[in-house]
Amino acid sequence: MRVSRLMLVTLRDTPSEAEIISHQLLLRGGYIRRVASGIYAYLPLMWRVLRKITEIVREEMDATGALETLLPQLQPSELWQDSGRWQGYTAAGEGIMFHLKDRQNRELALGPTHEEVVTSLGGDLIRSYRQLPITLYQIQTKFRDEIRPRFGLMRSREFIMKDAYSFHSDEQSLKSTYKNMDIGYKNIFARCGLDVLAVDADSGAIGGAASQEFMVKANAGEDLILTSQDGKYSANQEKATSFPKPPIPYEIKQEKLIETPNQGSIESLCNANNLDPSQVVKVLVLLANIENDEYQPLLISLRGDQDLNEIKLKNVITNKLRKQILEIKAITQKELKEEGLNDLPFGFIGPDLNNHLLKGAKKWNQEFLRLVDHSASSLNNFVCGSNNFEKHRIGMSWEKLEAKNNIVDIRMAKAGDFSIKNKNQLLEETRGIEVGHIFQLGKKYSLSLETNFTNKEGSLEPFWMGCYGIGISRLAQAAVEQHHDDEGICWPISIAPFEVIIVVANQKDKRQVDTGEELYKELTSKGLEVLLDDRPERAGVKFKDADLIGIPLRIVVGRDLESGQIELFHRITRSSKLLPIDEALREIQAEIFNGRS
RNA sequence: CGGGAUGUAGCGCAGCUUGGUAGCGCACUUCGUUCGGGACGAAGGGGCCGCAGGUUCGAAUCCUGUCAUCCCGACCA
Repeated sequence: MRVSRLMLVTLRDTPSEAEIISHQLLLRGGYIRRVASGIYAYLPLMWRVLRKITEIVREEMDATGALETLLPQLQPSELWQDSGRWQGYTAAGEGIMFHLKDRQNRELALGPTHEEVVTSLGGDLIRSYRQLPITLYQIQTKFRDEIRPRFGLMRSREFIMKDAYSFHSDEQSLKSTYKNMDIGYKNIFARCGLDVLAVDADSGAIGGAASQEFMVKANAGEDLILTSQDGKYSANQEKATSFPKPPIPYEIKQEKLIETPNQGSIESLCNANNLDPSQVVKVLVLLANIENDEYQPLLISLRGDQDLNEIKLKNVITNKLRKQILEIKAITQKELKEEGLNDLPFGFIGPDLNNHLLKGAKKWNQEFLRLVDHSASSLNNFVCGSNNFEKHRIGMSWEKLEAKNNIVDIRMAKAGDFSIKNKNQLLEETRGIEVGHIFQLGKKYSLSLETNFTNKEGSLEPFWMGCYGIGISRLAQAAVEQHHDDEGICWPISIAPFEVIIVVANQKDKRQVDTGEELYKELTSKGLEVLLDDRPERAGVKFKDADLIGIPLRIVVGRDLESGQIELFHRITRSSKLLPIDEALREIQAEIFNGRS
């Protein structure tokens, strides 16, 4: 390809819409353009990168025995109703699925994911255990009405994803495919030149049992990852469990009511009474908005120095109630008033807050769901609210409270905690960009969509399933986040839009031009992906652009042609050397064939 | 949705406080000089100043509304 014909438009100034470096470089390098918030055009250079990535993904998926398909993007609401996800995915304000009505008033959605479609297809097509296991995958555009699109391709509303779904006759088979996917994924990321960390993850809205995320380590990442120093434990903070630092011992065993005026926060309480936050049990009063317009008040107890992990909380409640949680928020005076209830002594509430305070609520359930985190339940003596304004109780214990039930893990693990795998190992935090996620779904969708196969015994049984995603367009940007320098992008050869760029330094020097053309022909004929910068620009401009767009190898045909030499420049190392033409050609081919992976 | 900010040429910005009918750099076109790290000179083209109302003799500028975009939080590949 000739640069003069490439519709290459590079920008010297960074568009103000871009915050993080990868987004800036992709815009400046002429890789992407924003069409609307969270919606991007992939320009020719970007499309080549995306094709490179998808080809690697395709090869590795095929190698696992998965079958490529292409499923519809428009999906009928019925399937989502059947799986029970329609309401949650289309809920006003929270729902993430674009949906619409067609001219017959049928409800449709633009697929944010394909569990429903693929599960129902699997049910139609797979009749016997003899056909199993089967894995289907597709590489396709997904649509999600993200609450807040961000950072270019990192969180966009239309994006390219590889998603795969596996069907099994038993859990053993699911686990084996899951493991193969793990290996396949690691191959994919390695071949793309990415430094990726696999971490334990929450399975979120997709549901299911075990799940693992693949994180590109980068400061711009949206996720916080906790890793033990020895590297044996790593998990997304959403999911991570840990041992908190031990509490400062609290010796007072004598129960006593103390006056605590204006001490409604842990900080003010501790300051005024010479306490450590770890000696206090704090109580959060929350409200869970559950599907079908049900509202459940929650009373959450945590050790004073610990924070609530809302995702864990949501999962705990979902499991307890076996219903979808739409939202969890704090109860405030305003909500109490709207419910026709009296105010609560916020800041002074204890774990034993009486249920009768909920009597007469209009929509809410009239009993608290009480949950106590391990960090709080393991305290012997502690301080807690008295359920009266401006008074706390010291020397309390769970026996005295008679309220120690539903002990769960709802604590936010954080850096400085100890690893659950080794109590001597501290957890450290890094940021990561999630580029892949694999799940063992189990029977969640095959049960809800009633899709079965005939097992060995001749009876019907729901499938065991797994699902496996890679954000292709996000991965491309994550690669830039990981591979760039002050001058621009430094693509790994395997996913670079072109492998080598020939820069003709002086377009008016016929000898240089002719040599450039010859090299271009020669390298192209050898199967290399070559860009020839034949623009009538000054050499400096061409060098700047070549650096910016990040082509891994550069040949400069310039002043050294006098001595029969050309310059070979490595984008990543910025090292260069002069070589006779023949030698340069040989070296370039060797390096590229070597770097293709 | 809550909090913050911004909309002026393809990109980056000034002008707005104190109303007088739009400017700078980059990019683009032509010519000349230059020619290995984003050259210089000259001459050009390109704007309903986000949109709609209002105030005014007159609005990019003041007022009201609205739309869009970005940042912080909930969502996620």
